[in-house]
Order: sequence, then C-alpha cells, then structure tokens
Amino acid sequence: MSEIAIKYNDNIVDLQTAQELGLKGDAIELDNSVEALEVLRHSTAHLMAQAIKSLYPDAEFYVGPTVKEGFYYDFKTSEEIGQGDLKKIEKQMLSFAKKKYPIERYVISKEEAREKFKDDHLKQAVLNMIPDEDVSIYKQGEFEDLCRGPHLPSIGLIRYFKLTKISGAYLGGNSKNEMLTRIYGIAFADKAFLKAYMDMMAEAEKRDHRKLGNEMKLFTFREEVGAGFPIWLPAGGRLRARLESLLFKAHRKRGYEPVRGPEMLRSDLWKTSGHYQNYGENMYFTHIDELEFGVKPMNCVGHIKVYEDELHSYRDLPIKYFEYGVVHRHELTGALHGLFRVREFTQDDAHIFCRADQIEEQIIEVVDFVDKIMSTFAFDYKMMISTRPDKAVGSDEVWEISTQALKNAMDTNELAYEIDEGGGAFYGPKIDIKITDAIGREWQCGTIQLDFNLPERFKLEYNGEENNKIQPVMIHRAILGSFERFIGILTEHYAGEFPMFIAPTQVAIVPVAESHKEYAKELSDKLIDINADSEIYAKNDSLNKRIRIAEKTRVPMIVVIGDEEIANNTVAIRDRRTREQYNLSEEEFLKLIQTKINEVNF
RNA sequence: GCCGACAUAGCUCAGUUGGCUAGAGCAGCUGAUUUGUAAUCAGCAGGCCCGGGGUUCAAAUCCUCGUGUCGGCACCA
Repeated sequence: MSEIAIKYNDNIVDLQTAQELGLKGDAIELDNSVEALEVLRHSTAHLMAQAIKSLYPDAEFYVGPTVKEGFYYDFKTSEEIGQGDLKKIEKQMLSFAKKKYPIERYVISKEEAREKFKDDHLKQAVLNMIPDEDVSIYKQGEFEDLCRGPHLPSIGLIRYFKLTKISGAYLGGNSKNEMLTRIYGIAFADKAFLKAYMDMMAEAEKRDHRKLGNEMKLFTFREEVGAGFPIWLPAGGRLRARLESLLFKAHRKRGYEPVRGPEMLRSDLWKTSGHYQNYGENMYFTHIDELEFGVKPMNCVGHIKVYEDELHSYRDLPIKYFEYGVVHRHELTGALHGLFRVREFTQDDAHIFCRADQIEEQIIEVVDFVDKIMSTFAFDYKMMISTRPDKAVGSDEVWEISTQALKNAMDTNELAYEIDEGGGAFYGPKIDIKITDAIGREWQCGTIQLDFNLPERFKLEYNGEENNKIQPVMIHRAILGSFERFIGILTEHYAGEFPMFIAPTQVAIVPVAESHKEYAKELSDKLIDINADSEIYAKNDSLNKRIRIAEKTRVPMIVVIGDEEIANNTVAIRDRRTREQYNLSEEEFLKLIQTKINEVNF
C-alpha cells in the first residue's frame, strides 16, 4: 500500500502540497478510510473530467466535489450526453489511468488563471467565488484543472471505480440558473469494496417499494388516473387498515378524540389561516356557484372549526383532536416518487390545543409517542428543529418564543436534535422526525409543530381561572407523517417481509388435496375471529406449486393441512421469517398467531 | 418545473438498417391430473405497440406535441 497524502492539523494535505510547503504529518495510505477515499474520489472526479474533455473537447467544467456517496462533476458540452455514454467515458478513464500520469500541482495568480481558462465560462464562475489572490492548478498529462485538492500523487492509483448516474443539475443549485450535466461516480481502494458497494445498491433496488408494491399487489399508479394519485389494492388495503386500527387505539389511549373536517373549505378561511397567501401555489382550487373553495392541503383549519364548536375551560385543556386526514398538494411532476411523494395522501394528523404552561409536557408526550412507534418498527430516526422559513406569518418575537420553547422541551429532557435553518412551516417552527430508508435516504415522516399564529388569526380562546379569555397554543403533529410514505418506507425497511401485526395476510393455508378444503375453510374462519387474515391456496395446481406461490407473496406463515393434520387436529407450519418447519396443535397455532399479532407496543 | 433517458399483452421482456399476419415466459380461461412442503401436462384466449399530429409506397421503429415512468436537480409528509 502506498502513501497518498498526510494528515496535518486534522486536514488532509496531499503529497504535492506537503512537499512544497515542507509539511510533515501522519501518512494516509491508499485504503478505504474516510480520508483516503476523499482523496481518491476527488482525483477520480478529475480523471473523469479529463476523459470527458478528451471525448468532448468543447466541455466546460464547473465543480467536481466528493459527496457522501462518491463524487460528481458538473459540466457542459454542446453535444448531448446520455446514460449510454457512461461506459465510453469509463473506458477512456481507464486508458488514461493506465498511462499513470503523475498529478502535478502549481500555484498561479487568479489573473493568470482567468487567462488560462478564458474559454471556460463555468471556470470563470468558479474563480469569481474564490476570495484568495492565488489559486492552485492540478495537472495530469495534458489536462489541467483549477482545484484546491487534495489529490493522489498519480492517476495510476485509480482502478476501482464506476460511473453511476447522469443527470441535470442547476449551476450553483439555483433553479433560476442554467442547467448543467452532472455525472456521479463512486471509487474505492480495492475491488472487494467496490463489489460490496455495487451489491448493496442491487439489494436496495430489490427492496424498492415501487417494485415490491407491484409484486405484492399493495398499490398501483395509472397514467389515465393521473400522476401522484395512488390506487390501493386489496393487499395494500389490508396492510393499511391494520396500521390504521393499531394507531387508532394508541391515540384513544392517549386522550385523542377522532374528528373529521371537510375535504374542501371556502377560500376565505384559507385567507384567514394564511394558507392562501403562503401555500396557495401548492393548493388546488375550485368553484361552487360563485364561491371559491380550496381543497385542504392540511387539516388544521378543520380542527380549528371543531375547537370553535363549543366554549372551552382551562380545565379541559389539553384538547386533542385526531384524524386520518386526506390532503392534496400540488407537487412538481419531477418530485413525484412512488408512495414517497404523491399528490394525494393521508396524514395521521392531530392538533393539540393547550395552555402555554402545558407546551413542554405535551411536546414530550408526543416525542414519547413517536419513540414508541419507531422502536416498534425498529427504525433509526433523528430529530431536527426547523426554524422560520422565508415565507411565514407572525412576528419575529412569536417565532423566537416558540422556537425557544421547542428547544427547551428537548434540552430539559436531554433529547438530541439538529437545527434545520429555515425549514419550518409557515405558521410555526417544528421538530421533524427523520427516518432512514433501506437505501440510506432520509425521509421526513413525523413532525411536531408549535403554533401561536393560527390561534391568533382565528381568535381562538378558552376561559381562564378568572373567567378571562385566553388564547390557547396549538401543536400540530403527525407521527407516521403520511400512510403513503410510511408504508413505502416500511416496505423497503422489511424488504416486503412485514411482521405479523401489519402483514397484509397473516397466514397462507395450503390444503394438500381437494378433501382438505373444508378444514382449511374452518381454520380460516377461526383466524378471522382472532383478527387474522388468511388466504386458502386450493387451486388446481400441484402442492409444490401452491407452496411456491404462497412463499412468493411473502406471507409470514404458511400452514399445510392434509389427512394427518385433520386426524390429529394439528397444522404443519412453515415460518417464512424463521425459515423453520414444525407441527402445532390447532389450539397452539391460533394462540401463536394471536401472540404475534399483539406484538405491538404503541 | 428543469436536464437526460424510457413507454410493446394483467406482469417481466424479445422485436434486425422503416418491409408481409408483432413474439416468449409468467398470470388468466378450458380440459386432464388430486398431489405431503419452492413451478404436472395439453389446449385456448389475450395487443389502437402510451395518446394526438406529421414524414414515407410502407411506421412499434423516423420527426413533433402531449401524457406517464425512471435517474438526478430544485422543492417537500
């Protein structure tokens, strides 16, 4: 293994720079450490640029950094480049790498650099962002690039890489700017790591909820129905119904009352709430006679109307309303993604109306609720506090107070959180619960939002101890976020092998022959009595085939019944999760299913 | 919305440089078979080749405008 850079004052310094400045530090070897990969991938990005430049001589280059997963380079060519060109670029990269060009570094003034890259308007844009007087140039063979480094000593060290994706990306990440071409790639120090990475990507693809959702008949989308409007199929319907009923109980236990607001409300109300002005572009509007109505993108206004239905005493607070609220939002076409981003979805939404002195306890109670649910599903999650966005209602002071209240609740209970600056809802700051899916993407699911603004806008009140009118505080919260997204994430999380308590079907019953169908039906009825769904595989197919089909549905448990079982009043079990086969008496079997269904601790 | 790619049977996919009646496997239907733990056999049916418009003697194939999907960007439960 060879030394590729050094660690100096916690910075990675490449050998070229170290030599020039006479710096000494711990050697960084070419392995799969974070530091080594940083250098390797950065140089691989340059090698890719070199290959692109040789294949497309008019290419202009913007920036080519390393990211969490690999590296990318943004550039522009007159010729269009597509997915199919990646192989060609990879090949060119390899042929350059074989020449083992050393990577040389030298420093020139910014003026000289401007002259050097005078034909590259993207590099000029990069130069404009650099405050320093002098800039460094890295050179390998004929190819030179403006870069801060660090880089490998030679491109000959680059062998195990792959170009993974091609896409467009806005210059500087701003949608007002021109669109550049971006190619993503990955690189490792050895073949085994590259293979492991590619295998992991393949596994992630296998778990993709869109693929599994189709195979398992959970949901579908249809062109003629419209983009972003999911259709729930029977199996998905059963899964979802289980989740809904489990969650219903959990809410009731915690003092939430089920309510329901209308699907659309008069636009005047959305003007009062501020949605019209701040969220209108994401809303759908329609007219009934002369009046304009807005289809709800959130459920809060409906719940406010429930609150307003009667007078409230300070003794009654907190009041908690919940609803599986169907909402519609105009998402951009490019944002749509299976069940993860849709235009119609159902939130497990609730609003807590409470006194100011109850804020902390209420927030902690919700955080605890979240933890119960996420740990039941064995999810890793983290919490973020999101602060005031650009578009917002309410004074700075109110925002400051409510943001601080969220932080206090978290701090005094020693809960860890990160800050997402400007990520709040327009009516208040929030705590977002982000869970990680199978491919390592983070998704915002649950959210806890503190709101002083809507109570003010709707002039909500309750009677205080002195019979005075006091404005309540509203806490908006959703734990799953939406059933659509959450079920999508669950599907990938379990790779379709759902635990018994939410699986679309709990048991597949396979009668050996025609004569065993009757017993199968009896068993199925008994299962319904203990709230378990089953499916009988009695088609005119071989036993082997029916077992195979049952296995492929990913049902947690298959029971086979034939003469023996009927004679002894038993079932032969195939447990898909534990991959075991064994016999149980019918009674024991039903008890086992019941236990597994109740393995929920919301 | 933006950049790029893609769209053929319910599903997964073939379909030569534009050229005869668009194929296969699975699923479905009909028979035969009645099965003891991952695919029994035979037959049948199934297509406005995503939708308009165009080029051509001829279009699933080329062009164009939509719609939808995929990978990102930008935006968000």
